[in-house]
Formats: sequence, structure tokens, C-alpha cells
Amino acid sequence: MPPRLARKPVNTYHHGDLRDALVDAALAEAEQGGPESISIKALAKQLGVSQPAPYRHFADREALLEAVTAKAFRQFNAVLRQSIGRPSKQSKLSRLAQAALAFGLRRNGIYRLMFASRTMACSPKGGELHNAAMETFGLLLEALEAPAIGLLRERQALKIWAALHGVVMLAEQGLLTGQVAQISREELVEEIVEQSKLALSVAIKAAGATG
Amino acid sequence: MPPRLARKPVNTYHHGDLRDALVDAALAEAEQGGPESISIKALAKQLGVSQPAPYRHFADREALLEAVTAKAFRQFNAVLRQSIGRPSKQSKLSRLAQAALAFGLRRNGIYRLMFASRTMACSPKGGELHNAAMETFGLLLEALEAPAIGLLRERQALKIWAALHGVVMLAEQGLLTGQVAQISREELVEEIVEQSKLALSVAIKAAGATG
DNA sequence: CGCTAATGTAATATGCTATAATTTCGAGGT
DNA sequence: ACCTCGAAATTATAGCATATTACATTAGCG
Repeated sequence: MPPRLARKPVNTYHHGDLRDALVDAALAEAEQGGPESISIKALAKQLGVSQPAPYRHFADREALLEAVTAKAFRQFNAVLRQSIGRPSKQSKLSRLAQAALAFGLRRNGIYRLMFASRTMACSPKGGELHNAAMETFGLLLEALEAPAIGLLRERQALKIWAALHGVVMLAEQGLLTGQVAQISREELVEEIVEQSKLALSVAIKAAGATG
Repeated sequence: MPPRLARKPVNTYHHGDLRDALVDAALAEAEQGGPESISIKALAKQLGVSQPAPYRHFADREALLEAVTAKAFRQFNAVLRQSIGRPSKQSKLSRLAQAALAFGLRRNGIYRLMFASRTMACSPKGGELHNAAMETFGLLLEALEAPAIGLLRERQALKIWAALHGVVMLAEQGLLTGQVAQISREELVEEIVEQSKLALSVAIKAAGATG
């Protein structure tokens, strides 16, 4: 990341470290009202600087959102990493899945910033943001403990990711209620995890039999 | 829907049927640039009326989005219904899943309006919009041909929906590429369908054995 | 002590949502 | 045929957000 200074110029001029302060404030704002509630003007006011001041640090609103999203991903990854770190009776995959679900629901504003805004889709493929997201996928792969062939493993991880993501999004939209069934989101995620393990073991056996 | 007139007042005053025209134009706009690109002002200009004219028909922007989203869901449902209607060698579920994927990718702006905007989440639970979305779920249930118990069937349908939705969303965000695996979205969806069928048959057997 | 670059401010242009007061058109009764 | 009434649209305006440009202030350094 070349454009960023290494040491932060603490206590310079009026604010000191406006850039980080903006990112943090925006993150807090997004947690409450989602990505669309992030307003440069409001942030500037909140931090006690003039409206154009943020533009010294971010080219435009989208650039700020990108930085905020990257930080959100780092937090998300930290939570996931922690979930599979400590020992437990449950499988790593189950813990990671439940942790992701909890994050997606409890910090839904941030989750939407990460996965349901245009920011990620518009960010370049090798950039900081995309890499952070790929790290998320890496953690998911790591949690998939089965001794699977790399390719099978990745395919299965992608499917799990999609299902998890879908549960969070549909739940938030109020679309996860069947006509009859009253099933909690946590149970649903658990079933997804179990079915994935089953499918993976079947696939491994099949791969072993044919090749 | 009480507030709507039954017969449309064709050729009244300047426009004739501004309400429907707004919905259609907004739908076309969303198809190109997504939900956030829908602007009351721009639509009014495009249709040759003044900026406040749309407010005669919609209380605010959100109300317009809700109507547009409802129409989008009707189109979506029509596509899905068609996919499982005509006879084919492939299973209904597979056809519906592929149709949903294709819709989500090709008409992604509309798809995001339906599933990734705040409109649905904020719409009331018994409203036109929510009902249209529930119809989508109903079609999915219908496509799940296995002779499953109602509750099992619904649970499985929810999981499939989540996974499908996740594939579309992650794909659009450019997050569906493993480090090694090069797997097409269509294949991924097919695997999801197959794994779901497998899981459902296993669950049915288990349910039959225990009760 | 004054130069320079970094940082912030003031002023301004543009675009959007939304409301208020006003005008235009058409329908239907008399 | 005329008049009134209500729906639909118009002009005018307020308020807020993004973003740009030109100007001011401060710290750090030679």
C-alpha cells in the first residue's frame, strides 16, 4: 500500500489522525444504520472538522467505504479465526459457521457493508479489500478439516460459504420463515454444516474409487 | 390493494398512466445500474413530466422501490414457474435452480433490488411484496419433488434457497473463485442441487426409521 | 526565522428528495 | 351547453448530501 504514510503524524494541526478516526466513526455508523447511512458530511461534523476535510484522506465517498469495508473484513476474520482457535467439542467448521452467522446477524449493518454493497464488487481483484475477503475464504478452508483433495475441498468450501451467506441475508430480509416450519437460523446453519460434511465424505470416497 | 384505481385513466392530462410508466422505467433503470441508480428526478425527466409529479403516485422513493420490487418478484416467479413447467430430462429442482441463477446473474441489478436492498427488509410481513417473495419460496418447494414430510421439505428448501442466493451474491462480488479450483457457477449450483437431494433422502430415511 | 508540505477551512456548484401553493384538464350532474 | 369538483400535474422552493476549487493555518526543518 504505497499511498499511505507509515508513521501517523500524531497531534498535527487540529485533529491528529483524521483518516483512522473517519474509518472508525464510519464503521460505528454502519453498524447502526448500514452502509447507506455513512455520510461524509455527518462524519466530519461528528469529528469536529469541516466537510471537505475528509477529502484530504479519501478521494471520494467510495474510497472511504472501501477502507471501512477492509477494516470490517479484518474484524470479521479475527472473529472467525478466534472461533476455530480455541479447543472445543464441536467441529471447527461448526464453530466457524455459527460465529459467522452471529456476526452477520448482530453486526448486520457492517455485514451488509461487506457483502451487500457495491463496494466489494467494484474493488479491484488484487486489492487490499479483495485480499481480506480471500482470507475469509482461507479461514473457511482451514475449518474444513476433512482430509479432502484440494479441489474438492475448495468446491465444498465455496458451497458452504454461499449457503452461510444466504442464510444471513435471507434472515435479515425476513425471508427465512417457512409456512410451517419454525426453524432457528442456528439450527439451519448446523444442518448446512452437517450436510456439507456428509457430501464431502461421499465425494472423497467417490474420488478414491474412480481415481 | 385499496389505494389503486381499477381502470386506468388513459390519456388524462399530460401523461395518462404515470404510475405504471414509473414502475417500468425504474425497473429498466435498476436492470442497468442497480437499485441505487433509481432516481425520482431522472425518471420524471425521462418520462417528460416535472420532478414532483411522481409524488402524486408514490409517497416517497421507498414506496416506488417497493412497487418496483414487487413487479420484479412477479417476473422472477414467472421465470421460475416456466422453468419447472415444461417437461425435461433434468429434475425440476435443477431447472429451477439454474433458472434462478441465470436470472440473478443476467438481471443482477434487479436481483439486487429484490434481495440486497433495504426495501424488502423494511416492507411489512403480510404486504404485497412479502407475499410475492413467499411465492418464490413456494415454487422452490414445488420443485422439490421428493416425497418428503412437510417439515423436512421446508427445511431443505430453505437451505437450498440460501445456497442459491449465496452463489448469486458471492459471484457478483467476485468472491466465488477459489485459489485453485476453477468451477463454473452453473456447476456449483448443480452440485448444491445434488447434495440437497442426497441430504433429503437421507433425512427421510432417518425420519422413517425413528418415527 | 522564513520556507514548504501537510492539513484544514470557506465558498460554491451540482444533484437529489420532498413539500407547498397553484394551475390544468376531464367527468358528471343540472 | 355550463359549472363545479377532484384528480393530476406544474412552478417554486427548502433542505441535505457529494464533491471541487481556492484560500488559510500549522508543524517541522534547514
